Amino acid sequence: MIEIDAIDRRILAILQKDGRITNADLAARVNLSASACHRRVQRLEQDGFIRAYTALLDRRKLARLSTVFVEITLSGQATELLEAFERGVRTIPDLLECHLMAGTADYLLKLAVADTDDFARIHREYLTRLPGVAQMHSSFALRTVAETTALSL
Amino acid sequence: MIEIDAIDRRILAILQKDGRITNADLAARVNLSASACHRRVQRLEQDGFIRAYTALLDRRKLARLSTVFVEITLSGQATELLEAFERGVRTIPDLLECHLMAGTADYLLKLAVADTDDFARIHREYLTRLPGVAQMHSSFALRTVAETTALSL
DNA sequence: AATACCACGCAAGATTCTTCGATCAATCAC
DNA sequence: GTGATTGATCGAAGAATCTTGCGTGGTATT
Repeated sequence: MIEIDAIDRRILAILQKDGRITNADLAARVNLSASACHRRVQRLEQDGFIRAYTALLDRRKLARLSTVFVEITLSGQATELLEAFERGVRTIPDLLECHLMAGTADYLLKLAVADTDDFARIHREYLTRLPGVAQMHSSFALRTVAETTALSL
Repeated sequence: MIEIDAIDRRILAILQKDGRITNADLAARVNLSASACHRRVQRLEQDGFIRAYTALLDRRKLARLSTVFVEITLSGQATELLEAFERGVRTIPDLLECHLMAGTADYLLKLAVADTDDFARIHREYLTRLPGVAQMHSSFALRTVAETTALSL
């Protein structure tokens, strides 16, 4: 595994918060020249530490105010069943996350929906059509207390 | 609420995937001149549609391979209790999300941890010290099937 | 039909990126 | 100790990009 030092971690921490900071400003904040800083960022990108640069949109402005978590138990654990289920899951347009959970053969899905009606539509059009589902349990988030994509460094 | 048109949605969709695309390339992909495109992006930023630009890091490279969901039931529902709990939650360094869930007074936490030992440490140092906790139930994600920050547009 | 209003494209000045060679410090072999 | 090697740094300059002013065209409103 490629090692990174304290300066690299500072660079990553800053880019996690502001992915569009200019190289000159980033260099100043980590006390490096622009060229040295630029080289480090390039290396971090090439080595795969930086997976992507993204714009995070405001869900309120785009009418996706509610977050719903859906726990799903499959009717079996055969590989084909899981694969078919996962293929289906990936086609859900408003899916944010899907995790295979330990313990029982449970999946946890996270969706961004506009409101309860919107969730009802997604439930009807997508969730009920997923193959191999034995049980499904949905939970609405009332309020998001904390939400970040930044890892602690 | 400020309205956006189809071109704005295309711009947002592209920026969600590549937050560092050059304005010239973005303009070409939405069939606009660079200046017109730049003006739209500026407007989308000022109007708050774009909340932030971020770099998404590779959790594998940074030894945060596991995702853990923690369901927490509080011992009561008094406002002070919730506020104290939420203040405490926000200090957990590896916390990715915290949602107040509908139904019972339950919180759902999502954490990025290195492994079970790391989670044990976080559990000991942070989770057990959260005020007002009546019950706690942790679930490990075995595998992440899908994970995106991009909303469907 | 006249007017106002946007959004557009073009172009140019300002900013920023990106790469080059030279320099410096640390490490290692001898 | 001394010289060589490695790796990272810096400054500078050319290339790329951003950003803004201005004139134009299309559309809606009166």
